[in-house]
Amino acid sequence: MTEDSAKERILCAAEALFAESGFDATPTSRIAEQAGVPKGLVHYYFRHKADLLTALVERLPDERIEPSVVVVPGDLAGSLRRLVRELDHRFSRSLGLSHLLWREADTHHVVRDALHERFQVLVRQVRAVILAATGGVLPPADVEHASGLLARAVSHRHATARHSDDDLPAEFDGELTFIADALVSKTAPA
Amino acid sequence: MTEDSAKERILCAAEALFAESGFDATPTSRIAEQAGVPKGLVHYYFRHKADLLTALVERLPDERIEPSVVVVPGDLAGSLRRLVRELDHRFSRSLGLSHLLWREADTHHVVRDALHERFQVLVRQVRAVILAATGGVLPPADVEHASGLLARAVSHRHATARHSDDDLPAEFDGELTFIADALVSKTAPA
Amino acid sequence: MTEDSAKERILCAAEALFAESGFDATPTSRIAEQAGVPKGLVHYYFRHKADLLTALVERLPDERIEPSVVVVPGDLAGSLRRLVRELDHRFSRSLGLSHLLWREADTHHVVRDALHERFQVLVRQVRAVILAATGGVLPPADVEHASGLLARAVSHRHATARHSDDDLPAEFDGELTFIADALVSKTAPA
Amino acid sequence: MTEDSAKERILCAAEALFAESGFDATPTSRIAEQAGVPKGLVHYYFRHKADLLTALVERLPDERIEPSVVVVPGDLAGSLRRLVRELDHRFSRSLGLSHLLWREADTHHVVRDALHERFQVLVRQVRAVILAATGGVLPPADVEHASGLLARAVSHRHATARHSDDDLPAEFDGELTFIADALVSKTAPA
DNA sequence: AATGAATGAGACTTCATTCAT
DNA sequence: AATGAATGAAGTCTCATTCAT
Repeated sequence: MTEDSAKERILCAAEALFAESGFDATPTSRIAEQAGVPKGLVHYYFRHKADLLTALVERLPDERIEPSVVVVPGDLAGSLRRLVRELDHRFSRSLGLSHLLWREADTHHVVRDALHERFQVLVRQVRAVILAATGGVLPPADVEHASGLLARAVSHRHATARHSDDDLPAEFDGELTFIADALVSKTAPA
Repeated sequence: MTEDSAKERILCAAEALFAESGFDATPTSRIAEQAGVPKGLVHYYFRHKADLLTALVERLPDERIEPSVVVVPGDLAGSLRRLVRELDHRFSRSLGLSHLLWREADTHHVVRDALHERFQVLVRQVRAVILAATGGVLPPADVEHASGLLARAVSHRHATARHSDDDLPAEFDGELTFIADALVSKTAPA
Repeated sequence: MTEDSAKERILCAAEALFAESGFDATPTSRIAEQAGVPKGLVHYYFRHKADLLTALVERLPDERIEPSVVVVPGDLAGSLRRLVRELDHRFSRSLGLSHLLWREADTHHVVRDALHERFQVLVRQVRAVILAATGGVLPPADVEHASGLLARAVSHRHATARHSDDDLPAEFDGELTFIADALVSKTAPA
Repeated sequence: MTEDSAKERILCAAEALFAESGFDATPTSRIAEQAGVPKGLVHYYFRHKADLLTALVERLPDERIEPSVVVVPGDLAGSLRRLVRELDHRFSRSLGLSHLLWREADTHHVVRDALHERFQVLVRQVRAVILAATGGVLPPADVEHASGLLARAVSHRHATARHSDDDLPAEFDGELTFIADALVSKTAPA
C-alpha cells in the first residue's frame, strides 16, 4: 500500500482531502504534499483540478453485491439486514468519496450523474434481495415501494452519518424490520 | 421584493448563489453584484463570509406544521400525503437553502447542527400526524419506525430533487402509501 | 478623569493604541471604541487620522524642569541623578507618546520635529544642571560634551527601555557617575 | 546589482521601502513594483509580509570589527574614533535597515531581539578597543561605564541621524574625546 | 453638534496553471 | 517523464472617509 504508483497516491490524497474539506477548499498543493509527490506532478497527471474529480468518480468501487451472499430464503428481515451491513462495510472504505458525491453533486455534473446512478444501483440491489428472499410471491408494486424506501433510508444514512464500522443502530434496524414485516404481511394473508 | 432593505437583498443573493454554485465557489463580490450593493456593504453587514451562512441558517423558515391542518382521522395515507405536500410547499420557498444545508454540513458546524435539528423536527411532525390520524391504537415502536422511515424519505427527496411545486411523483406516493398501509395493517389484526 | 471631554478621551485612546500597535496598525474605529465614543465622532473632531498625531504632539507635556529643584551645588553626580530621576518620572506618564515619537518620526515630519526639539530641550536641561551644580568653573567645551553624552544616554534609554517607575539601574547610574567624575576632575586640577 | 536574483531584488526593495515609509505603510505591491517582479513572486518567496522583516533581520551584516584594525596602543581617543568611523562605514550600507530596527522593535519581537543583540555587540566592541588601547591598567568599572556610554551615543546617533558617509560631526567627536580623556585621567593620577 | 450607515480603494494572500528545464 | 519556479487573476477583508440625518 506504500508502494502505490504516484498517480494512485495522488488520487487517494485527493479523495481524503476533498472529503475532509471539500473540493474548492482543497488546494492542489496540499494534495501533492499529502501524496508525497512534487507539486508539478499533480498537474502533470491531471491538467485541471476538476479532472481529479472525474478520475475519482470513475474509480468508484463497485458496490454491487451478489444477492446470494446475503440472502437466506424465507428470512427477509435477516437478508436485508445482512445486505445493509455489507453495504455499510463497503461504504466505509470509501466514506470520503461518498461525502464528496453529495457535496459536489450540484456543481459537477459528472458527480451528479454518478450519485444518481449509485442510487439506482442501490434500489435494484434491495429489490433483488427482496425477491430472492421471498420468492416471487409479492405484488410487484409493493416490492418496488419497499425497495425505494429502504434505498432512500440507506442513502440518507450514508449521507448524514459519519458512522464508522459499528453495528447498525437500533433505530435503523427497527425501520428495516418494519419494512420487512410489512412486506411479509402482504404475502401471508392468503 | 425590489424594496427590500440592502441587508435583506444581500441575504437573498447569497442564498441563491450559494445554492447555485456552492459556498466556496461564490465570491462575495458576486453576491454584492447580484444584490445591487457595493462590495463593501456585504462585509459591513457580515464581516466574514461565513457569517452569511450563519445568518441564512438562522433565517430558516419554521417548518412546523399544525397536525390538525392536514390530518383527517381515520385516513392515514391521505393525512401523510397532505403533510408531505405541505412540507414540499414550504420547502420550495427555501429550496436553495436546503440544498445548501446538505452541501455545507460537513464543513460548517452551524449548518450541520441546523440540518440535524431540522430532521428531528421532521420526524416529530410525521409522528404527530400518524398519531392524530390513527388515534393511539398503534404499537409505539411501529409508529417510531414508520416516522423515521418517512422522514428519511422526505429528507432524502428534498436533498436530491430540484423538484418545483409539481405534485408528488407517483413513485414517492407509492412509498408513502406503503408505509401507511403497513401501519394500518398492524392495527387491524386485532 | 472619567469625566473628560469626548475629545480628550479620543486623544488618550489614540495615544495608548498608537503606542501599543503603531499608528498604521491602529484603526480609528478601535480608537473610538476604546474612547467609548461613536465612530463618527473621531472624524468629526479629527477629519484625518494624521490630525490625531499632530494633536498628540502638540499636547506633549512640558518636560522642562527647574534646575533649582534638583540641584545641590557642589554635588554634581547627585544633581544629575535627581534630574534623571525626575525626567524618568515625567516620562513615565507619557511613555506611550515617547515610543510613538520614535516610531513615527521617519514618516511624519511633525513628529520628527517634535522629537528633535525634545532632544534639544534635554541637552539644555542637563547643561543647566551641570552649570548650577558646579558654578561656572568648567571649560565650556567639556560642559557641552558631557551634556550631549548624558542627553543621548537618557534619550537612548527612554527609546529602548519599557522601564516602569523603578529606580535607576545600576549600570546607568554608573555611567552617569562616570560623567560627573570626569567633569569634576576637570575642575580640580587647578 | 541589476543581475541579482529576484529574491535578492525583493529583499532590497523591501529594505529600502520599509526604511522610507515604514513596514505597515509599505504595500507588498509596491515592493514587487520596485523590485521589478510580479506581485505573486513576493508572496511566493515570503508567504507573509512579516517574513520579509525576518529575512531582512537575518541578513543583517556582521558588525563585528577586529580591534587590531583600529587600535593604536596608547592612543585611546584615536582608536575609538577609528572604531566609530568604521562602524559608521559598515552601517551606512544598511542604514535603511537600522532605521527599520528602531521603528519596528515594538511590534515585531524578531526585530526587538535583533536590535537588543546588536547593542550588546556594540558595547563589547567598544570595551575591547578600550582595553586594547590602554592595556589592562584601567579600573574595570570605569571601562564598563565608558563602553556603555559610548555605545549608547553611537546607537543613538545611528537611530537618529540620516547621516551619510560624511565625517564625524564635531559635536560627536567632542563627546568621544571627552570619554577618552576621562578614562585616561583615571590611569594617570597614579 | 453628532452619528453611524455606507462606500470603494486597496491591502494581503492564495492558488490553479504554465513553462523552461 | 518530471519538476518546481514563476505568474497573475481573483478572493476575502479592512478601513479612512463621506454624508444624510
